[in-house]
Amino acid sequence: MTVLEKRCADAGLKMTGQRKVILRVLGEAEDHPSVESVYERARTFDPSISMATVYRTLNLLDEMALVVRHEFKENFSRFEVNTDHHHHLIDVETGEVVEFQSEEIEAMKKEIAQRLGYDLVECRLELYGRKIRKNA
Amino acid sequence: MTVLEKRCADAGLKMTGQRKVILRVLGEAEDHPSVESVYERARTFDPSISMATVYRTLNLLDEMALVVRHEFKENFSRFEVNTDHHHHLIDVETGEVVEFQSEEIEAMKKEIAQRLGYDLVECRLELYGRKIRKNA
DNA sequence: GTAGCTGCAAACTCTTTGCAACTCT
DNA sequence: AGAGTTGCAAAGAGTTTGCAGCTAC
Repeated sequence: MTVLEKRCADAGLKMTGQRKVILRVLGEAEDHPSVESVYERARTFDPSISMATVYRTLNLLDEMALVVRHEFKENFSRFEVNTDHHHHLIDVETGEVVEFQSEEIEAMKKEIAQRLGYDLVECRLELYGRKIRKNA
Repeated sequence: MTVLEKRCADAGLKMTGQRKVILRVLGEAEDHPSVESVYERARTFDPSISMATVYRTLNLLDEMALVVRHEFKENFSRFEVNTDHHHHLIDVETGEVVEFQSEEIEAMKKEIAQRLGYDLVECRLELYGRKIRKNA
């Protein structure tokens, strides 16, 4: 039983074949797959799995905070396993996603919220950039 | 002719009655109206205006960068006239939107993109918070 | 006069959901 | 056994678009 499976079992979820497959896909993903991508990858393990199940499962995992949902400037969601807190830089040309962290920004976010009279609950920070090419 | 109307005319857009109304609604808005809100407000000036026109116009203005489109954690877009660059804090309880600016964050954004090998093209920074209530 | 704009309704995309059958525990 | 889960197909929400008629320039 994988770590993700254990966390689901502990939460009282039934460990069906479909869920195992979806968890495996998420665990193995090195990118930030869309629902469509999770669906396609899951189908290579179990071709009978349905889109509805993928949606339902991802929503469940999102509510459990086992997974993080991203809605970049695209008209669909992407997901990744919830590990360390980080932000994303999206390559506007290729769609490639780079992760980064910054203690300074974390501190600044909290401070700004506080200054405005709010407790920071969550946040979204996305940079959109174009790769710098060095001319030799 | 208002400033917004002039900018549209300069861009070669025909200044139709519908566009005047929509520009007026946007210019007078003190919030970040959704398409639905723009539509409703526009209808108080011209009840014959259609949703399709509101969508088409907002998309046009967005492309012209006369307006800024926001997609907060909601399943629809909000718009505001493009003036000074700023970010938003959204009250998770009321949906109220507070604007803020931070030179430090601007600098940090650019620096982070640069460090990752990218030129910063655009960015999204949204804080989601809960209002702090002081106990007397 | 005509390129561009409009309203209408239909189409589209992503996502959710009702239902009957099935399956973990 | 029974609650939870699934696949299917239909429905939903927000947004876009084809088309015929209209209008600013």
